[in-house]
Amino acid sequence: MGILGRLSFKDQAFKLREQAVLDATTRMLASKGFDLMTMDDVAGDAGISKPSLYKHFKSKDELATEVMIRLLDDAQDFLARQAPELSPLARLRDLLAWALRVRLEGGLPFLPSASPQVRAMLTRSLRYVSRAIKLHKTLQGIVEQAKRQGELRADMPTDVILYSYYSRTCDPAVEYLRVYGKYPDEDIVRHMLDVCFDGMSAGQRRADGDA
Amino acid sequence: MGILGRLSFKDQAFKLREQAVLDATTRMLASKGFDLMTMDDVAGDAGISKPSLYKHFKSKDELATEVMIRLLDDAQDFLARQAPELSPLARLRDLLAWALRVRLEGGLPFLPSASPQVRAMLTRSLRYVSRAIKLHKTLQGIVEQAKRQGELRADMPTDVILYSYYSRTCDPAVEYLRVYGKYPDEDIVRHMLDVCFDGMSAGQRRADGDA
DNA sequence: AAAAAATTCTACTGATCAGTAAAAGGTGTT
DNA sequence: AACACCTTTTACTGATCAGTAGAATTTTTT
Repeated sequence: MGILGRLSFKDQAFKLREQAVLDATTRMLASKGFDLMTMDDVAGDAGISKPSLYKHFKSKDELATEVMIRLLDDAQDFLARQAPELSPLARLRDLLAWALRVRLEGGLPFLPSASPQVRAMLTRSLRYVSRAIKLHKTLQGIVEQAKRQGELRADMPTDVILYSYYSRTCDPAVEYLRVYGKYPDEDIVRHMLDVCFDGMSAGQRRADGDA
Repeated sequence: MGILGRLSFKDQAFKLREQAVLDATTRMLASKGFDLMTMDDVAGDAGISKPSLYKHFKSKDELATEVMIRLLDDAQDFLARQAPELSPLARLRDLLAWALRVRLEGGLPFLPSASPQVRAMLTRSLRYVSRAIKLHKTLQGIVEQAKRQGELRADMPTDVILYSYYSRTCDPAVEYLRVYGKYPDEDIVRHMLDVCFDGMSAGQRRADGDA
């Protein structure tokens, strides 16, 4: 167990530090946003120095991109682990509830709704984009299944449903309900799901268009 | 018509330039966001020099705040001009449609969902906050009226409805539908209203909680 | 046409921050 | 104990940008 053992041990420690950096970055991004997050912040929060940070990630953009990639991977994992007997609609509700809880615990929203430059940065990363597309395709399949089973509205285009669904993961109403509404986290999740799927109108659905 | 006439004429020109600056700032904020917007950008776009810009607004923060204040005033004006025979729900739909059209035409979303520092900056401005509170109260009244008339769900807390409603004005789904969905603007508005009020689920409303 | 006012231009200050260099200090291995 | 490797510290570069000063120029007023 000469060189091989030593290397793998070091690599392990390195990976652990890398995860700490990603965690710190997630916290900073969630609290200050990309523009106000400085590399000194991240290094300090992760307990390493800035030059060490650059041993892991070669730029601020790459660091933030890796964080978003990890988030997408977590979402894929969550989907893969869902009980197979769940109906399509139940899977969607379940995933959204998970995403909202992640945010409420100080994590990041899925959708980088924030700034145009952040979006541009992400779309420049093939690794990010390919994961986003894969997740998109998966969810598209679930939505279409839900429509066929009469769980989601068949009269609404799939992309309208999907983009609106994504938007709920970064819905600012969550913060407002926490700060001003003083609701416990579980109530916030419940209300957000309720609004998302059932809307705010009372009574039966209005006719399409103006009819 | 000595001094008085001259002064009022100058003031008029000054006001006109000020509006041009606010328009330019609105465009820049909508396209690049607060952090990436530079004062040189704004001055250039408004057709004046940076030092002249500082004759109007004494800081970048003040400039952005004034833009948001003007937006809130526009919303109040819109509400005040609505036909009095409209039902509460119709007024809410109408206002949201207006806000979405403003955004689709390159304007700003109401809700500064973007960055924490922008929100902090705005809450530091009494003029902004008092207007926001006034608008909030007005809309709260309309929502409660709509609930009493059976147009909005009485089982949903008013603040949940209100914050979700505000969030729709800055919903990123709008951009996605335009860029990826290739929908014309009017279809986007229609679909956004549809999702907002009627949700994405098919069929009758699920029972409250898990019952 | 001359005087008065504002505006523009050029150039600057000072602060912040991404990213880097190089010396100093640990840590574990042999 | 001596060595090799990594990390930290400190200090720096260079770029960007808010905000300003002062000279040059244009416009407006009289």
